Amino acid sequence: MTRPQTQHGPATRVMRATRQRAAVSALLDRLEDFRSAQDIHEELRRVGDGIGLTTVYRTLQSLADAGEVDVLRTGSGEAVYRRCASAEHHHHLVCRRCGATVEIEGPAVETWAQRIAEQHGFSDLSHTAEIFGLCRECSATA
Amino acid sequence: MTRPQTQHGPATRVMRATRQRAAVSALLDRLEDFRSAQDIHEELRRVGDGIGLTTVYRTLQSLADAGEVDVLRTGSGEAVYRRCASAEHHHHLVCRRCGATVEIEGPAVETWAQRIAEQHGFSDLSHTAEIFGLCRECSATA
DNA sequence: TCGGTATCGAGTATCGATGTCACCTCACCG
DNA sequence: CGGTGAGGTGACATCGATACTCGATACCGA
Ligand SMILES: [Mn+2]
Ligand SMILES: [Mn+2]
Ligand SMILES: [Zn+2]
Ligand SMILES: [Zn+2]
Repeated sequence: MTRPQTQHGPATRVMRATRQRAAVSALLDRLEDFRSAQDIHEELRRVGDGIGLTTVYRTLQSLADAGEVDVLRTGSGEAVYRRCASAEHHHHLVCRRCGATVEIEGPAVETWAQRIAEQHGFSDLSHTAEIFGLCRECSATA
Repeated sequence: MTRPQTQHGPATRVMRATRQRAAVSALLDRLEDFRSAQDIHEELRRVGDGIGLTTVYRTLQSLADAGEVDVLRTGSGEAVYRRCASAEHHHHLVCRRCGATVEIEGPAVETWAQRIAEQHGFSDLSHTAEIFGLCRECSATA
């Protein structure tokens, strides 16, 4: 289901390719864990890719809207971003110490959510399900 | 498992009964949905219970720490609070339009989280699992 | 190449949340 | 009962994350 580019009409979004967007995208490819907008901004500047913080926020948001990155909230409410290997719907097992992340499936969760919501007459569903803990390394280091 | 009050020792928290704490607690008893600290502050002032915003934040925090209220984060990262009927661990089905909330059990989720985390060697686990949607009324009104 | 426009980004505003600290008030005891 | 002091309060300052403004910049299609 691709969006027609050559069609007329008032709402023909184009999404230009810019150096900044490329830099954010490339960095996300390289990173394993969830990172905040600020982290990403710092890292890009550190390696010499000049970019504004505003642009990092905007870019991450549009990537998230496009479903290209996953977003979740840390305990303190900060948004963290990660390019996931799977484009499919999935959940995460996250180390609350080092941020190490495993993408996981939750068929049991999917059916559970569906069934419960149905029982109560809810529609237009979405859900969150994330597991937090200490990874093997961090358990040891503790 | 009650906390000894008359024991010596350096960490004998007392938690005094104050007008402000009573007011917050009473309002929470009256409310059905998840509400933000700011909401609760406004409502209390509106009905004439003078109280500082700082105090509302502090009180909600301590109630949450004590497990007396549930906290969850809105999509925008704002913390919202609710006194739940069940003191046991449970999850929520929330109307993203009107905030109507149903407390739900998730035995399937519990075992899923446990099993997945074990498989990956994670310890010290916690998890979140909330379902969002439109309640029957809001579906109709849509 | 060139112009229109999407995008950029430094500065500034907003917003939820927490820290500060002088003042207050329970809870307790004589 | 009144005094005492540790816990509590709240106006205000501060913070970190994110949104907004708007002139400057750089894509990209013609
Ligand atoms: Mn799912
Ligand atoms: Mn659970
Ligand atoms: Zn770890
Ligand atoms: Zn509703």
